Amino acid sequence: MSRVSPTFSPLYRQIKSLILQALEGGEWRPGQVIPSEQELAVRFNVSQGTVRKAIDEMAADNILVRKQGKGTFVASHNDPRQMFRFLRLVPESGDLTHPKSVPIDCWRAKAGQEAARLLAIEPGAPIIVVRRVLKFVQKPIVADEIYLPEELYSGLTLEVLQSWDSSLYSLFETRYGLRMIRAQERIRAVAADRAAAELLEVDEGTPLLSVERVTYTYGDRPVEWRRGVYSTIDHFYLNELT
Amino acid sequence: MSRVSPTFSPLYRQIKSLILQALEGGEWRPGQVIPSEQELAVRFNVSQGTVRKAIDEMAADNILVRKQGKGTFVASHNDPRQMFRFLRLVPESGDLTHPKSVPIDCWRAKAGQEAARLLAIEPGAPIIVVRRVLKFVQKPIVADEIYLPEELYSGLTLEVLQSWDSSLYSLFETRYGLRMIRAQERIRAVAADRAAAELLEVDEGTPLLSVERVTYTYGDRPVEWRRGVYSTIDHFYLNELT
DNA sequence: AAGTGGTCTAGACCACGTC
DNA sequence: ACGTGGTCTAGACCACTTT
Repeated sequence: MSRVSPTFSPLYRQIKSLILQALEGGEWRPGQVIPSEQELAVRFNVSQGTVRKAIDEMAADNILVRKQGKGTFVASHNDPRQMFRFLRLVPESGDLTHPKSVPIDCWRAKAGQEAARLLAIEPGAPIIVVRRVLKFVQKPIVADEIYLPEELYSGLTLEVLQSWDSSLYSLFETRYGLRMIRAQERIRAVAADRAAAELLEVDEGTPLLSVERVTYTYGDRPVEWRRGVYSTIDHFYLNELT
Repeated sequence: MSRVSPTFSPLYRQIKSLILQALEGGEWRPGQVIPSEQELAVRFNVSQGTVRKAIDEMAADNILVRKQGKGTFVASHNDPRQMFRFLRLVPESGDLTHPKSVPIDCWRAKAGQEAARLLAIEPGAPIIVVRRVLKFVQKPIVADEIYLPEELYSGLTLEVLQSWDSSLYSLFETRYGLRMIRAQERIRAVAADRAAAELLEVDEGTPLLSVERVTYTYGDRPVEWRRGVYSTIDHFYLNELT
């Protein structure tokens, strides 16, 4: 009879939105504790169980991290466990050494059609392009180009990149306050062209994985596009299907 | 002082195990409703909220599917939404037509070292090998070989495969009662050999995705190993990183 | 001992689907 | 009208960490 709620949204989702807003507004920074469930319940005037359910979802989204006895923390790419969350490449040998990002070049450009579409900016808008190589135990395994909206990364230079000794996302988070929440990859097989072959030290024509990634921050806003090639001679791309 | 529980397991997980046992025992079959939360609460002598939490996890694991107002159902590969849950290949054109599995051959063999290791059976144990092609709109895009422990799939023949007009997992579920819960894929780039080139109608040497998959049922028991090559000329492998 | 998240309960009420 | 899952509350107690 009376259609009460064509757009019904449960309380805990509204609380989730409020917490998300506070995060976007920088009220609590990555790595820090947020207030206890009880405090948030008082603040938002709901029961502790409702806050709990909101936080449950955000923990499932990898936005928050619960630690029993200590509190709930804002997820950070500086955390070793989160650091290579988006890298699915695994050595055949199974050794778990962290890869090292080696920046090669960094320049300003204008967004082309594809970059504009994927980054949801205007064609011709200023972007920053980074070219780099990822090395596992000295060996170059990945060669990418990374496209960033200049507006969000102003001041990023090759020097900045070279002076940073950890993952790129940890740099982006620390210096630009950007939190990467999720990403989408499109994978194809391609033959190494001359440039890729040189960078990865393989023969021209070697089959490589072509990986395109768009990375999103809060509210599904795209903030990074990268495309690269992966050498799968000594490594493979591992994917869990659930 | 008194270390009460070095292996503490909350009640709802114990309930989860009990429900899992009932599923493995075939008490409720894929596609069917299971008893209501209230009934299960009475049966296991816990509160409805505790059953709820157990079912929450199993729904997150894609083992059960909740339907508000109707009940909770055992997930089934006959369900159109689950049917191609493990297939990540998407046409560039974006059209969503279902692929068609075309079996080519099916024979008995003995497990080699690799098959035995991945399927957790004895080397030399009887297995069934299926060779098939996946077609999208008539075009062959995937060529696979599928390795199955004979014990679990006895009676599987080419005729059976050919007379089945849906996904393989839906056949395996319907005919052998096997429920695929999760899978793990290892992806590499390779050059098409003669056989692959013929099956996929591409030139020899064309870069292809090599995809190896091990699929697990309840209790992380491996029940299928497949390896195949994907043509990524008109399609790509889509992966969500979360 | 005090504070945090984690579990468990019981009861009320809402939204959805079926009869 | 009834039964199902979905939400929300309030309170008790457990497990883990810090003081």
